[in-house]
Order: sequence, then structure tokens, then C-alpha cells
Amino acid sequence: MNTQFKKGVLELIVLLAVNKKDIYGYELVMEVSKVVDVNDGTIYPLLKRLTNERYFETYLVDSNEGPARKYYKITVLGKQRLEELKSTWKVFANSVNKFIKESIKNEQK
Amino acid sequence: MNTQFKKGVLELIVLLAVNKKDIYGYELVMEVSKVVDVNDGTIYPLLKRLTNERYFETYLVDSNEGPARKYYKITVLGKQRLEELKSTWKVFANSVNKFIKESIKNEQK
DNA sequence: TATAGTACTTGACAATGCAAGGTAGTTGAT
DNA sequence: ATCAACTACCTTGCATTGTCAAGTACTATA
Repeated sequence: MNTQFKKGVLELIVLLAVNKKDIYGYELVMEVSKVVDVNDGTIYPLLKRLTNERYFETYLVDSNEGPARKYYKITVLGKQRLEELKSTWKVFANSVNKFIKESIKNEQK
Repeated sequence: MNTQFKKGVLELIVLLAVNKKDIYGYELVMEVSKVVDVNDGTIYPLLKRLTNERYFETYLVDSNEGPARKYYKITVLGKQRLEELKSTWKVFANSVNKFIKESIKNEQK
């Protein structure tokens, strides 16, 4: 997996996952790993940043399988940010795909 | 336009453009700008890097509208790199799009 | 010769992901 | 009781890549 492609898109993926349901960091790492290879050392700082930016709120829930879990819940601001990022992604991905198609069409022999 | 989305994808776009036809830096900046907002100070260092990595070869052509133009030509290695990046991009973009669709389907009310 | 446009380079900077490491709670086998 | 294994969370330093500002230099033309 290309590291560079992930830049910025991870934020979108994390917002999508937390929007779907309240989730704790460790579970989120598992969830996101299904989509793209990702390190937990990448996710935790990202969650912190998004929480600082008021896109998430957190609460602790005791667990009987280890330390307490910190759950993340999306805010109204977070939902706005999600819509924004989603539409930016679509525009971006479409124009890249369009450029790929055009380039193939006009390829040098 | 989200800066982060560009990371890595610019390399793909530049490879595609040079694969299409031999092209000089300034013209390339114009071409790439059609797809994503981009600064000439971003493109020139990228061209240099890709040339150092043997994906491009260069030659000079005199111009009567300013200084000589440095044309970039894709190498066999460059074509390989392009195919690799193109397929990685497709896999990546597809899994992101899939995740978006799934997230919408299961969204919280 | 002054200006505008073309062509490219450089260096300081910012954002993000990764690897590696650390802390700490719970369970179950020895 | 102790230790390994698993769960859960967090931090630090590094590498990569794109941005921006500034500067060099060449040519045509007014």
C-alpha cells in the first residue's frame, strides 16, 4: 500500500467510522485496517487532533478485558467536516480517474 | 482543494502526463493544473526527483519565447512505475469509495 | 533599456504517517 | 503467586512530500 495516497484520506475514513457508531480507539484501528493498512501510532494522534478540533467528543467506559475504553462520538461540527471532506474526495478522485482515462486514450505508441 | 489528498497522487499525474507525450516543465504545470491546483514550485522538484530515480530522461530544446526548454521523456522504468502506481491508485480509491458507501448505508439516525 | 512572459532553482517550512517504544489492566496457565 | 498473552492507550523522533517565497536568467517587443 502506498503511504502517500493515505495522506488526508485517513481523516475521512476515521470520520466515516466514528459517524457510523461510537467507537473506541483500539476497535477503530481494527476497523480502519480493513480498508487501508494502518498503524495504531497513526490513529491515536489523529483521534487526538480531531478531538481538539471539536469533531469528536469522548467518554470512558470500563472494560473487563483490559483498561477502560475511550469512546469517540462525532459532533455536529464533525458531521459538517465529514460532508465537506467526502465531497472534496469525490471531486478529487473523479478528476484523477478522468485524467487516467484520457491519458490512456492518447498514449504514445 | 485538500493539500493532503495530493500527496503521492501528483507523482501519478505527472507520470501520466509525461507518458502521453514529451513535455517541458512549464507546459506540464499548465497541464497538471487542469486536474489539481498546483504550484510550479511543487512540480519542478518533483520532476527532478523522478529524473533522479530514472523514470525520466531530459533533453533541451531552444525556444524563441524565452530560455531553452527542458523536455522530459518517460523511460521503460518510468512506464513500469506508472503501471504500478496506477493499479495501486485504483485499488486504493475503490476501497475508500466502498467504505464511504457502506458508511452511508449504516449511518446512525 | 525597460517590461512582460517563459523557464527553472533553491531553501525554509508544515502536515502527516510510521516505527518503535512505553504504560497499564485482565485473564488464564503453570 | 507469577508470568505470558492479550487488550487498550499513548508518545517520540523520523522520513516523505507538498507549499511558499524568493531569486536567477533568458527572449521578445515596445
